Amino acid sequence: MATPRERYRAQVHGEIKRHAWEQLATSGMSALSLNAIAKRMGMSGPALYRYFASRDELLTELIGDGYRSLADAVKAAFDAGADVAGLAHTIRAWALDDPHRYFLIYGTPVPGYRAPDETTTISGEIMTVLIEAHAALPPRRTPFDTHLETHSQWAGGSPAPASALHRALSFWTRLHGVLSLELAGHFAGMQFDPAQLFDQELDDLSGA
Amino acid sequence: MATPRERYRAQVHGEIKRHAWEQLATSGMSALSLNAIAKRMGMSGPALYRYFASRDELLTELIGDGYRSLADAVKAAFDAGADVAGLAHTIRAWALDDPHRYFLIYGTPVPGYRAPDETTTISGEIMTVLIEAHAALPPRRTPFDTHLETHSQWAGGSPAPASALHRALSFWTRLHGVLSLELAGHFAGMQFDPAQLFDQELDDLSGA
DNA sequence: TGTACATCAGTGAACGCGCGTTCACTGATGTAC
DNA sequence: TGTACATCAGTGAACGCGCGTTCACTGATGTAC
Repeated sequence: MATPRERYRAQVHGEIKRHAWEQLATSGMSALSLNAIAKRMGMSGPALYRYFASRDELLTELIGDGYRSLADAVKAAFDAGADVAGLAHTIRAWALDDPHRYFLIYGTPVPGYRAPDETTTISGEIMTVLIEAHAALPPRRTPFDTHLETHSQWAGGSPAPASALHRALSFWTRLHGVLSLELAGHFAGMQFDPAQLFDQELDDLSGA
Repeated sequence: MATPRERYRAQVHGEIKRHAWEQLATSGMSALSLNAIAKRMGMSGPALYRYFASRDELLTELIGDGYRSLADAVKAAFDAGADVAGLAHTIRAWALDDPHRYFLIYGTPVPGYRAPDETTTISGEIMTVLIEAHAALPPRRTPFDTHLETHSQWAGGSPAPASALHRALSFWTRLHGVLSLELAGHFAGMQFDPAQLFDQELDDLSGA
């Protein structure tokens, strides 16, 4: 199907991204530079413009890939029968596997950067799985459940009750609460094991 | 006490910082530039070196001020008799008041940037207040409580039981879970009120 | 009060740097007859 | 199979830019006698 030229293009395209991730990890998103990547690859700077129209296009693609990778991991785990705790551990493992990728998605927003629609879509896919995973749990009817009953159009008319949406949201926020502080190093100096706090937060979630 | 020259210095010093915060808000931390600040102030770039030895020193001072401001707000609320929910609302208000200041502290860590000891100290001050605020609550003895009993040297030999430490940590992480997602815009498109999710997370915390 | 001197805030020129991006080009690879 | 042509990946020079930072300086402010 693919001509040799197409295969070559795809390969270089991928190699540029691999170097981009590497640079992201060592210097952060704002230091992502086409020239620096080209130099590392032994190419001239302008050569990369055969593959990406601009620095921003590369960055957008990286963010998209990051999102895609998370959504795929979550879906795969769910399809393999993972329960809520299983999904949580999948997400935590995904984040620990490459903290910079995590921060690319959930870190400080870049001023002026506008996320393409694709990422919103993928974000929705993830949310859908989370809601499905929580749909089976018994309803609670907290004040927030009540609030959600009239503010859940975003769930795309999911048949899940408001309390499932609520649990999915809490799952999501608690997860990121521990993860973001952990990955940003705010537990440094404290001796406890973040994984145990993470698990405890999950337990509290199902128990409450 | 202060000579006119000292007063003048202090004033310009402050004005530089005010412009720095402004620039931080519009362009993000990585775009913080001494030259740009100088231009806005109608001064030449090198003039700022009379006030800050380097760009990094300015950034460090801004981060320190941010931390200090949060710690002061938390302490003031606690001293004024605020309970756990009161502290939470103080922190949320502080974050919403200036999201960039929030992200400067709790956002994506800058690769290569090493936080000065001062910030660790202030971070400890905040934690101490949180623990005190949770000390009165009844013990629970969850698995994580047990884990904390042998991993709580960081609490500085606080007389509070492990379950108080646990609650303080959960308080902290849940708070940031909602706040960071909210401020980064990840609730965009969802119709619910983040404040209500925030409050619900707090309620679950005391109830669990 | 006046004069001599010290302090020091701010200037302008200059340094080397790396960035994103454009452009006209070379030369290898692929295609059509 | 060989030749003519088209495609297109990559180069090197150049653009304008803004950055952090240094340096020797000017000129105003403050101090000591």
